[in-house]
Amino acid sequence: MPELPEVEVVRRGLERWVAGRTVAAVSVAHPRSVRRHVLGAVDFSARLAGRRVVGARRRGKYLWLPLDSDDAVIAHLGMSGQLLVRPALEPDETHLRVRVTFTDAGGELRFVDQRTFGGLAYESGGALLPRSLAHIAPDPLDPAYDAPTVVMALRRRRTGLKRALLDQTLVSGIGNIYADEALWRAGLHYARATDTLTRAEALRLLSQARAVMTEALAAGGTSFDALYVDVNGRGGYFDRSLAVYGRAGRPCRRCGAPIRRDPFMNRSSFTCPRCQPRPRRGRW
DNA sequence: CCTGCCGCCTGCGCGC
DNA sequence: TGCGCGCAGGCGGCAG
Repeated sequence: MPELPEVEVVRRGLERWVAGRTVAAVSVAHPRSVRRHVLGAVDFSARLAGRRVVGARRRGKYLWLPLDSDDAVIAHLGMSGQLLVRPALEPDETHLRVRVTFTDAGGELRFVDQRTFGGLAYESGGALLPRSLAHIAPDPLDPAYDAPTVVMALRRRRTGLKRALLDQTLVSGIGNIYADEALWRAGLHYARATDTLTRAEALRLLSQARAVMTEALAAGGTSFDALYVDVNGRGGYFDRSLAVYGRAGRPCRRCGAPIRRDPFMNRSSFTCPRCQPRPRRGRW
């Protein structure tokens, strides 16, 4: 469940339903889901057993559960990952990859991931900010986020605007949906060269990115299908408020022109051709 | 350093 | 009905 609002919905669920509980046992059904844990699945399970989860934190699209050992379990949902809190008696999901049981009578935590791009890892000393996430920039909802710093960094880049927005080392949490939505709100085209942006344009874009993700979070995130759900399996309803993403051929909510879809980095970009004219000399 | 491309996976809907 | 293709909210590693 990819982008910042959806991941934050999951974080809140973990904080409510998992924090404070002590792990009884961990079983890894698919080793690929713990591939980032270098010492392997058996070691991963052994380190986690007996530990108490003390919270649930997030930076960009990464989650981590700080533990009473001052270590942390890092989680990334990739394209199709889910973290679900389910009664132990519920049948296993088809793509159940990791199961965490607790010493109390509450539900178990399940990592379900169809495509296995996501995964879990145990990191020593990672409770505050895991070392493996040091390259991830603060996201727009983080108190450590400083827009003027990002504006400067963005304008120093020599690339296309959407590429930069998707670069998690510049600003984190933005993915394909909210990049397109922020660009539409700011009236900027995805191929605009970053080094031609004015400070005002860059600031406007970042403000719109934060605004759209804040609104999406309030709606529980964007859920086109059952893959994107909170820890209790419920989806959000921000898909109704999307202006361009997934709306090819339908009228722009601002000017009525048909939204267009362009191939972009083996995926798609959605724009309003009138509100976001392609720059004469853009950059892919 | 910085930028851009590729591969990693499974499943679904579409056209033939 | 079956099959191949394109497509899907992402990322790390590596080449140039």
